[in-house]
Amino acid sequence: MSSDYPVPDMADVDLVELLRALADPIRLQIVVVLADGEPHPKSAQEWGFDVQKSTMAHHFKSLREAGLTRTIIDGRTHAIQLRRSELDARFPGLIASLIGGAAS
Amino acid sequence: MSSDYPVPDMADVDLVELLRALADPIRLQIVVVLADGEPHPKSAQEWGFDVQKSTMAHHFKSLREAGLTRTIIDGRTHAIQLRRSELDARFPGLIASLIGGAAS
DNA sequence: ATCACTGTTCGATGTTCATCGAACTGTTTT
DNA sequence: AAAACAGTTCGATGAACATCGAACAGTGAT
Repeated sequence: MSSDYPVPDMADVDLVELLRALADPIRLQIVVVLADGEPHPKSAQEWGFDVQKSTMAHHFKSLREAGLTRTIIDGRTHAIQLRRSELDARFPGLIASLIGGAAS
Repeated sequence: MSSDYPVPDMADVDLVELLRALADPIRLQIVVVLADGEPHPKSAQEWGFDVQKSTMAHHFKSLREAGLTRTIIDGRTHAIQLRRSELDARFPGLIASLIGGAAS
């Protein structure tokens, strides 16, 4: 039984807090990768950022608490997934504009 | 002679820094008001935020340095304008998504 | 049971930042 | 020239935050 980590209701998500979560190079890159809507493993080394795993855990928590992601627990591994459809309904076009803008 | 305040080239604007500038309640509200593309006076009291004018000057500077706005100096009054067309070309859909999302 | 593995939590540290008040710059008015 | 006006800049202060290492918790393997 995997009682997942709590996420805020999308209706309660504040745009300022969401932008705050996105305004970090590591977190923005995570969101860009997650934009495909699929779950991605949290495996710290897979992401290739030059920070400790505790720092990655902090960023994952920030994203989840801001309402951007959800965590899927499976045994001793965790996956992270963007709440894409909910986000698109609440903030139309926002995620899409990030994907394009982060390219350059 | 009004040599306006310097703005970064839009090509040099970093999405993370731009999001950082937007991730503040006062600055986001300013951008939403400025989204019509027209110049708006900086007159501190016109904006109705409960902060001192030096704080407003700080926010105006943050927006300009992030690449979001330009300042138009006219005598002893200043106006601020969103670089709407440049932003839309560089980050398509971003500003539009903020206007919608800030409503709720 | 013990060990290895994955990820979180906690406390500490240094940095960044929002805010304020005071001083300053440039402009218009008297 | 002097005073009033619109904004900026500066230094200080307190809060928020990114990062780290160590300790912890839960799960799977031996």
